[in-house]
Amino acid sequence: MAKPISQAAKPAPLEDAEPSLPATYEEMVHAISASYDRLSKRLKQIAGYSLDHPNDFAIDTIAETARKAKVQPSALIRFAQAFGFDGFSDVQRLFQQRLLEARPSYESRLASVRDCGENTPSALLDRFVEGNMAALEHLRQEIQPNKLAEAVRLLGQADVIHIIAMRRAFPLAAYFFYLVTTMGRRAQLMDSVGGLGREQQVLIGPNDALFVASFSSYTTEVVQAAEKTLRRGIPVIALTDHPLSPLTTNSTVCFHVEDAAVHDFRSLGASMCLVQSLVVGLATGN
Amino acid sequence: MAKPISQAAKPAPLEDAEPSLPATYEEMVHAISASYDRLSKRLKQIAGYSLDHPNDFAIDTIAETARKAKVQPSALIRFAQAFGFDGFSDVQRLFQQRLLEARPSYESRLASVRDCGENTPSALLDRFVEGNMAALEHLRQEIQPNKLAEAVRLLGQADVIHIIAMRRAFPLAAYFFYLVTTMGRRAQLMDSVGGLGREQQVLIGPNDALFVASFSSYTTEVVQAAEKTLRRGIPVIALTDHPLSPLTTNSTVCFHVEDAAVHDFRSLGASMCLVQSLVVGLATGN
DNA sequence: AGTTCAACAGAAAATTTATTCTATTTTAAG
DNA sequence: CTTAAAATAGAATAAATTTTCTGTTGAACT
Repeated sequence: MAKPISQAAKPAPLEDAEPSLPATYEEMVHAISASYDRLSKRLKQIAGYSLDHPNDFAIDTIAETARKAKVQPSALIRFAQAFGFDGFSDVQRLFQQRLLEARPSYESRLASVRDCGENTPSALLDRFVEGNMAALEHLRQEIQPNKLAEAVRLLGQADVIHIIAMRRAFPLAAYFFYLVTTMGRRAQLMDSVGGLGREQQVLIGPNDALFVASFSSYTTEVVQAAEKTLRRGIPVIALTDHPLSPLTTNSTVCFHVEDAAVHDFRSLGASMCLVQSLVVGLATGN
Repeated sequence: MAKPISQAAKPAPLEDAEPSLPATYEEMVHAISASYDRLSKRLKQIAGYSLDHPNDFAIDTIAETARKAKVQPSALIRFAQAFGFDGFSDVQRLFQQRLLEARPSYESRLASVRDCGENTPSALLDRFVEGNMAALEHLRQEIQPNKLAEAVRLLGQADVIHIIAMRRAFPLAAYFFYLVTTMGRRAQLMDSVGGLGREQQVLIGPNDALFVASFSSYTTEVVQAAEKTLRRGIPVIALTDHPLSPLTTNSTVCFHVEDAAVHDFRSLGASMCLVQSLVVGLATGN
């Protein structure tokens, strides 16, 4: 008999100017983020789910995905068609490929970590990851809970928290400052803009506290600030890299953190983690 | 005659002494190799195929697998039943789980990090260490070596590297700037001191490159800087936290990093690690 | 060689899954 | 506020998958 209703009116894709449809997971992600704004509410919902749970999205059936993403199965087909695909299965295939492609790299990755000769960026990344993880583990083992508690107590009593750190330690100061102001506490980041560092120090009041961080070739200005402040009887919490650091003696509580290093470039991962613990400890009121 | 309370006509598994059926891929592999000899010819064929192509086995339909393994679909069901399963789908589920387990830890571990018990500073530190380690592991698995290499290449060709990041992302900018200037390259950190951000953007030359980082509630100024620069045909390397970030579309190369979070305070450990890898990759001349 | 029985291929049935369709709701425009 | 258009939910349909079933084959044993 006659041909059944074949493909009559294929609903036009989102954009006429979309000649080639995504062929890989990466391209799909890019396509999704590029046209996210133009999607309707329900389609946005699906887009978000697919990006947040790419694994489930790859292996679940349409019905399951619909349930998990709180949409109707038909919405998933519309989602696929909005990007120019025939049906949902085509989209899902991209997500499945991603799962397969992630596999083989694992063994070769490990090999590249051990072989310390390679300097490809991803080999470096592997080594930094390794190093940072080791440093974090070390931090957890070495840290003394009572020191931590004492530091949090001192910071908690402070009226204003002043922060000084320079050069490599400066990101710590910036992060500390961001966190502490975000949670609504008064803080002062000494940035020495316009050479006003000296003047800013005078602003440390008797009920305040000072957080300092300094590494290796210890910046004189930072050490002196700690020294002066401590002499005035104001609590100084210090973060440094070695017991023989000048900050050890010029502080009320001093933490020694050994960060990872590759090619003489030293990380900040463990130090950042400690800073975070201090501030969040402060936030949760201990 | 002791008629056993029969479970209908359930075909007895290969071995009576097989009380518990495999619950993971690993167990399944073990079960297969243990009883391989006792399998029939066709079932051996399937066993071999499943072990040689576990990936295809996980995502193909029964029909496709049957075709690829040169057996009848029904043979696959018999295979599953020979190991005590109800049907083929149960076996396939084990193989699918294996694909997901390639990235197992991250979500589950972060979840355990989030739900809190103690809030003493050292308990927090423990959780942050856990979270950061999981995030680092996740970073390693998700990062694409070619993206990394491309970013390093673009940065390497740049005359001057410009850096923009604010609020929570600012420490990354500071660290990037410190590392890159330490190794003797020209860099410009856009700090908006005195509200001069807009003027600084004009200083980006045609042979330069831009590094931007921005998270969650994306700072408009940063996004606009990326957009403008990209439009001028200048390479933009971006670091952000989600595929739907506005930076995804407004950059030449974009990295998505999921950092750990405890009590809504998000870490920077993984991001810092990526920054470090980029810069050191640059330094070691790849 | 003849008998028995497990293994098998292939077809048929049952189930699940993907897609289409339509009435309804929501959203945007006048 | 009314109307038109787009988007959506849910049922209906079509397609595909998985599973069961049946007759046949081939090997092991007598």
